[in-house]
Amino acid sequence: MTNNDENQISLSLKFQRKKMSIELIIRDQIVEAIDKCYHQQIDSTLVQLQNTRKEFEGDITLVVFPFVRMSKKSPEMTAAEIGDFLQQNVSEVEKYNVVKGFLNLVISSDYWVSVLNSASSNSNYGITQPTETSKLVMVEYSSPNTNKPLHLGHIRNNLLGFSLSEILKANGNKVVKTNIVNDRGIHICKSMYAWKMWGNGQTPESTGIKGDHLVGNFYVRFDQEYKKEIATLIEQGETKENAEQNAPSMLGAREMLLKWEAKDPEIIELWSTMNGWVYAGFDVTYKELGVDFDKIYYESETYLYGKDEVLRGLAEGIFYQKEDSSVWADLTAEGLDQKILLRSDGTSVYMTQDIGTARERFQDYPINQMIYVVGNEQNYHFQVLSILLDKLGFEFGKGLHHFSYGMVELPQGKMKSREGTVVDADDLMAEMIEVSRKTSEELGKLEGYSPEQAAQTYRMIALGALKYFMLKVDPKKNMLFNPEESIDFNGNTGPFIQYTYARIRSVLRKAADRKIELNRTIKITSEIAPKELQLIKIISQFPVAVKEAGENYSPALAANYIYELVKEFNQFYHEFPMLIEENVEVRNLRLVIAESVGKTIKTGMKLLGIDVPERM
RNA sequence: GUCUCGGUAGCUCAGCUGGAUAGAGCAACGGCCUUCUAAGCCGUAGGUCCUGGGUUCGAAUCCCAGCCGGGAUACCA
Repeated sequence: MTNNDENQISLSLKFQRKKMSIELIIRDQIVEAIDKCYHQQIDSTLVQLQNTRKEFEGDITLVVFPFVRMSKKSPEMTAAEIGDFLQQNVSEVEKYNVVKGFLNLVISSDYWVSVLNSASSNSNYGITQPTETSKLVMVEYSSPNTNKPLHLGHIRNNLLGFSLSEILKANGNKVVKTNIVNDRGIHICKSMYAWKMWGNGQTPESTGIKGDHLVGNFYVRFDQEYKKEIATLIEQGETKENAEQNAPSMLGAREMLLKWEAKDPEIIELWSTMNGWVYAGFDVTYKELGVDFDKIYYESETYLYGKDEVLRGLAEGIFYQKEDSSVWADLTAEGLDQKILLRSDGTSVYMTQDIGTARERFQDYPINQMIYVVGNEQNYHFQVLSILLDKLGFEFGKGLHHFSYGMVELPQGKMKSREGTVVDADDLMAEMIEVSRKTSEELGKLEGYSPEQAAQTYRMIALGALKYFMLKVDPKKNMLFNPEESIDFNGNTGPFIQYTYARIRSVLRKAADRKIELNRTIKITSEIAPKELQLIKIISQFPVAVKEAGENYSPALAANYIYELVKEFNQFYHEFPMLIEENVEVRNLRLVIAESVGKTIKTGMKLLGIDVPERM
């Protein structure tokens, strides 16, 4: 090794140390300290660091109880010894104090100022850009049926899928957002049948009804007529089961499905017409929600590939056939049951389609990871899918991830499209925009805005409220939506965060008006207030928050972080004047903090798919 | 029946890879707009962290059992 090489290495080590967060440095040094003081080699996972609680002095706290065994001294003594070591060996550690078994470390202001400087000068603070060699992640979300409009449950799905994609991108992944449209099957034929029987040739144009809603109306109509027919048949002495199987509308829908599979021109024509109406409707809803896709798959195309794969599996002895010629997978070895893959009449089931879609996707893209954003009612389905793909020899089978999220429930229970007990996506968004508009007009803060600008702001706030409401709760938990109590615009809400952003922008505009130039390479000579330090600390944790949101697939973690930051800023805003502050150095510090908070809010909210307004 | 997820303030939720006195918002009550946006800030009140055991110096957090609720469970998607 040449001298030059050694220099290179030590340079890069130095650079790394500088870039390392203070927690990592301290963690390393604690391992050193244990070695030096107590001659024990410990794993760094034993080092429990946490943020110092507000009521104590300090920034970072070490829990020393795990080391008492090694030191054979009291917790207080042990803490003091480690504290001494850190103070001597880590320049950022200014002083320390010990409370019972807790070692509170005070980090120097210089360190926090350097953090602020790097955050404020970095235009992509907290974000890791993908590179050529980054992992390619495909995220499937939305996945609607084309027989009814989107409802609140779909909204949760879409927002989670979109936000998850943004979070993965921010963690340096390449992301392909995809949608599998469930555009075929008996449920689609039900609305087609109802339209043909009772539609009188209605179209979205003739009725003025949005296409997906029009088709959805016929899906509901089908169910109503079907139930009437069953009742009549039972009155005539049929058994319930027979009645359900032989009701005229069910027979009609089944016949349509058979004709569809046989590519009957008239049925195909009706199918594509009605699906066209639905797609036009979905496009409007997606656009309003602000979600999009890079690639759309259609079940009507992929289910045949799935069938091929199942038949191949049968030929290769992976699956087996019963006497009625239905095809099955035996998963008892995996602790599961038998699973049907092709019905006795040879038609395919839900699972078949997902096998075909998976194959297509991995042929189309060099996917490193596949994530399915689908409700937790399908946990079993994805467990099975993973095993089946693996059995079929697709090495990606084992690695697929089911992003399983909870249901949105109403006070009276689960939403059911057929029974009309749903909160419609379009209606809900429209209502919220209306609330937003009224509030905004009452407050009169958008004077001087053109009607278009104002309308855009109402939308931004309404969608901010809706999205934040859905995303702030842990994805895997069921959540309750009470239509009686409309979604809040005060407190821990999207508008509260947006408002804080608008406040910051307003201050910065006024600073610019007053010809105040921001100096983003701060050098501090006087003392920094605890509140100011606290804000810098929270800003410094943004990259960690982004990382954790990515690792845990949790938009909620991002939302919680932003809320914490914003709450802290509003307290600061209330107590600390910025523009009026006479000390130029202090004024500059505060303005740079405000600007960095604003930037962090904007970046953070973007991870949730939420825009922030300049004024509100 | 089996598997699985959940149960924290009146309501909606954080906290859960064990750590200091369990936190927010809403609702209730009381303050703060002549000063950078009151969609804000400050305060009061509100708790059997479902129950019972166990592990531990330490349990809302981990383990076991039970109770309650959601979901899945061989030809709906």
